[in-house]
Amino acid sequence: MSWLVVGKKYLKKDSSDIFEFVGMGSEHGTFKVLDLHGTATEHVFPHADLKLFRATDKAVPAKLALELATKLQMDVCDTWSLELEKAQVQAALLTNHSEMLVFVVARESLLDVSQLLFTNTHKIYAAGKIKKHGLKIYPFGSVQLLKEDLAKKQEAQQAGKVLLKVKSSGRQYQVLAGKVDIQKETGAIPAFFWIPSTEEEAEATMDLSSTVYQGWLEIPCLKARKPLQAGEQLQYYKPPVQTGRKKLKTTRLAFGKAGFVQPFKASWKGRSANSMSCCSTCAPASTVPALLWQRAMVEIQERVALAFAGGRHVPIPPALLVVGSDGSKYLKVRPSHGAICKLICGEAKCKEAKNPSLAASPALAKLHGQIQKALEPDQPGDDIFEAKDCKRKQLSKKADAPETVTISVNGTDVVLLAPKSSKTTDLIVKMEPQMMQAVFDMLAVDCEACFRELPKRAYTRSGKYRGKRGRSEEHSGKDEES
DNA sequence: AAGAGAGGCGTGTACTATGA
DNA sequence: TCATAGTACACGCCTCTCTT
Repeated sequence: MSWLVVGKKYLKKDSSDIFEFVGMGSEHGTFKVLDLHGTATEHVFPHADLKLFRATDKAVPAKLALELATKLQMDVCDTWSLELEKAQVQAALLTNHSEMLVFVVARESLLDVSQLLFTNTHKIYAAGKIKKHGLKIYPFGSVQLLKEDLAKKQEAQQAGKVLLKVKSSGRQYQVLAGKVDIQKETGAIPAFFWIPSTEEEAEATMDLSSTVYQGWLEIPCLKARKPLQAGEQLQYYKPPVQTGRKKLKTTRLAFGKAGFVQPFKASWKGRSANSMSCCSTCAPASTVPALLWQRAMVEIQERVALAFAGGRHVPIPPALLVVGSDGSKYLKVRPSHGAICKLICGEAKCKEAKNPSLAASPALAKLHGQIQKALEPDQPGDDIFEAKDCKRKQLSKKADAPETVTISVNGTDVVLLAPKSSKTTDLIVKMEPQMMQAVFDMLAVDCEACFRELPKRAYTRSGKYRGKRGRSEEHSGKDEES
């Protein structure tokens, strides 16, 4: 029985040819080698030489079909037209910047950066008087294509990313701030990125607008919105974004206490308040809808609250709710999240603990072990060359990974979303009462130990928190100052 | 293949708004 | 004044992508 597999490709030591195994004789092994034109030549090797062969994934040299070569020509390839556009955007941005960093209004005296005052904390102030519109600052840095995804675009805009827009294609490019090292005196100050936004209109000294470079590229621009006096910080006005909290505030002004109200129950798709209870003896893990009013327009947002082991309902933040590709709802059981700890361990225990977290739970570790095991590829066979294939399978595990994984928890089949990496600590459990019940039951055993005995991750305080006394010190053991 | 850099994610602290 | 919920952000590790 040979380890060589008929039809598979092999490399031979000291040869660049790719051999396809044809068959084994009593004294020789037979291979064939294909040339560019598909013509095969036969090669025969004695058994003693077969140890020189190793399995390979390399492709046999062959001509590409003319149609394919035509299709993949550089000048019709999408990738390269995108590359070209990116290069043009990059060039336009830097050309525009070098010409316009400090804009000179016609017949005004030249301004230069000496009329600005830069700080090591990445702020910019006027060093002298600057006239209205007498200063324009453009971004510079390397550009990167922003994915078409609309949600990402909105997210990028909310996060204050600096975006360029190609008018013809509509594609957006993010400008990444250039690097500067003040100690080493290297790089260049990315002035545009050192001008923060303010929600106080009165504090704003700059306006954010955009200009169109040579008719095809929209580039953001910050310009002085009023005459600036020495010492005034450069910052631009950005209207406040309504947060959930603020929406709630507006609502309460309009409607008084909305909270978790009765009328909603009727519209909760026919579910009763304790529909998540798995049996009469088990603790109810129920979903209770709540209302979140936005402004006075009567917009309704459904929210989820869960109860477990006779505890009170815990509102679940939207960040912990995930919807699968089939529309199924999942709960992100994030072990360090206050709401999750409160749900599983109860409010009383959480009150006793400072920063309750189940991250150190042995039961959690066990569940992760089960998930990893369930996601492992099949074990390799006897073929000595399969070890290589196995490694390749592991490497491509992420791309090939199924969306969900099912594990057995105390006899209950629990469906979870597959973790994105082996380090993911959140369990993303399908929102089915029995499944959540099984997981919660298992984790609840560790509440006491996690809150009292088991070590928590150390936290090194730095930045603006350096030197402050905090609650973490009792367990971090790292903050030795004072 | 190795290294660099950007960005995502998990964990934890600090802060703020709100209500009792 | 205190407790609570929610949000913002720091930090460190990781993955992914790009470059060399």
